[in-house]
Amino acid sequence: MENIEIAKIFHEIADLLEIKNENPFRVRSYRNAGHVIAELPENLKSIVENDEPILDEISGIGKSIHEKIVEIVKTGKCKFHDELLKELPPTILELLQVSGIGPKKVQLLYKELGIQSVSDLEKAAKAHKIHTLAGMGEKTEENILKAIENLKQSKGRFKLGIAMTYAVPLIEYLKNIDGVIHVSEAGSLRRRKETIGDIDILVACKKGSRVMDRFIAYPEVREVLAKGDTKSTVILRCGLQADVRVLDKKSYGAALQYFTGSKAHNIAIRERAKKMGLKVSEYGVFDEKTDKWIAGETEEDVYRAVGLPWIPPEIRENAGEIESALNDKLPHLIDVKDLKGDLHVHTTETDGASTLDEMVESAIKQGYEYIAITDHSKAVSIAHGLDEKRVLRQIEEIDKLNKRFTVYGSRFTVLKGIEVDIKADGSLDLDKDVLAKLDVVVAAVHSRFNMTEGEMTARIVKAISSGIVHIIAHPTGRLINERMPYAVNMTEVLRATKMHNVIMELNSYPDRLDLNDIHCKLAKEMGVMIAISTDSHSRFHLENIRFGIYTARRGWLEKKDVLNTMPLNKALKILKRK
DNA sequence: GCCGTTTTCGGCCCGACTGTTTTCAGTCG
Repeated sequence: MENIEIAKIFHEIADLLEIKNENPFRVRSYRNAGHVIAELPENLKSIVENDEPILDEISGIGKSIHEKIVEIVKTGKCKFHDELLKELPPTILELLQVSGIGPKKVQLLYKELGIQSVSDLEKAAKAHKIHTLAGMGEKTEENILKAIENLKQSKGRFKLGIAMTYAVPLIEYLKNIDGVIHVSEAGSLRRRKETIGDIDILVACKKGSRVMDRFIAYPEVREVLAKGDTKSTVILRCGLQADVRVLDKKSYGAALQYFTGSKAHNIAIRERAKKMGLKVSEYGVFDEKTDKWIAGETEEDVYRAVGLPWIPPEIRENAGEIESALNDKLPHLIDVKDLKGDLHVHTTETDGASTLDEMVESAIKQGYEYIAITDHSKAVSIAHGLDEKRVLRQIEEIDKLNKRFTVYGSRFTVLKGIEVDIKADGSLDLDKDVLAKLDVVVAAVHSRFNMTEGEMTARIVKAISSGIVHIIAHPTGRLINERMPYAVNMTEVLRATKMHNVIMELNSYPDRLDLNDIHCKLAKEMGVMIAISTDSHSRFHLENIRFGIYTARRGWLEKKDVLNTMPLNKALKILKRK
């Protein structure tokens, strides 16, 4: 049972209670608990099983929810949740995903028309049964059908990498409109979450600028959902929704703070402001009594007004950042400029699309001091993985290449490496004698993903304790929106890496981002070092490093937590500590 | 249901927009 599954139960309880028209603050408590649990770096199952006292210290988890967490961990179920589901069919929750439908309408639709699912709703709307209900009209019916259509097409959230390829040119387009002063992304895009629901963009402009007219005329716009003076919403051809808000220069910072979120972070900020006799909205910080405007032009001003330093967007999740800010303990988050090399790339020798020379050339262009060539081992036959003989040949080739660099006085170094397979029994796919000749041994699971948690954990821990592995690559094997992570006890794996001085990879490939942000935070807390690598299969993939950096920042990582921020000598020293 | 530098009881974040309405509930971010 992972935290995310426990969180889901509390979110469902919140939704169900809301549909039942329960006390909204009770609803909020469950929703908040779900959020807190999803953001928690420590594994709840381990906490409960080891009877650790952490649970009592977490804000937002009181007696009742504490008991339910214990119940869920011990029995896999929650009685209260089950009872709610007896009263309301489970499919009813999917109705909330239809834009414009909230708990009140779900309740009405269920009670009056017996609607239990999105397909029920679609049928009823097409049969014109909806507008007969109180508070619903023709327009509502139309909008429901439109919203269902959009829901079908967007199929949930977009990966950050994809969202960015659409957002960046749109932002550029907006910047070039007459009268525009500032343009910035906001929302989860600015917080660099691994998936994005929609693109939020803020614009500050001079009076009379025709930003909105130009926005909806953007060639990629498929449909205009709403157009006003301050807020417009469109659907792009790729299916992504984009919102643009236009603001005064004076409230730009407040709006940026507000629309960047997260919601939980903003609530915490506003609660804090309230205690100080202030009110925070997207228009600024105000004195609650006199309504006098105090700040809002920049984000720094807003945070300063509530007695805080500026907090980087990536960690605005109400997961301890406000407390850290208050104690002057905000992390100095890692930056892409801090990196000195890449420790996981492939070449045409296995399944890469670029040659060794091309990879090296691109790494030099990227400003790196070193790169580790880590092709697959023979078990990955589909990638034409290397056997011992071919590894030895590649070592020779790299030695020659490095000599050439020395001759030309370059300080660049190519490290000899491998991405060796961790076989089902936890043994490694190549002879130890050969592996010992390499600078960097990266180990990874590429097969038998369906093992039990116990088996998979033992498999990876065995590789960690082999004494020859430096880095564990993409430690959970997940592909965002495509493949769930395999079952593995991350706390136990991290404990083993700490004990054996093994490094965990943060794989920057935008489909992977593995470790994820929360695991990065846990690794940091446990004192485990991270390597941020691209797993490049082409020279163009080296640029993906920025996605790794985004995730690292979301995981509170600093320069000192990351192996490949170190100059070669220091990095090698750490690798040789084995 | 949670929480406490006013409080262990009585609060709990803020504003815009939409569609339905004659003053507002519901939804959204």
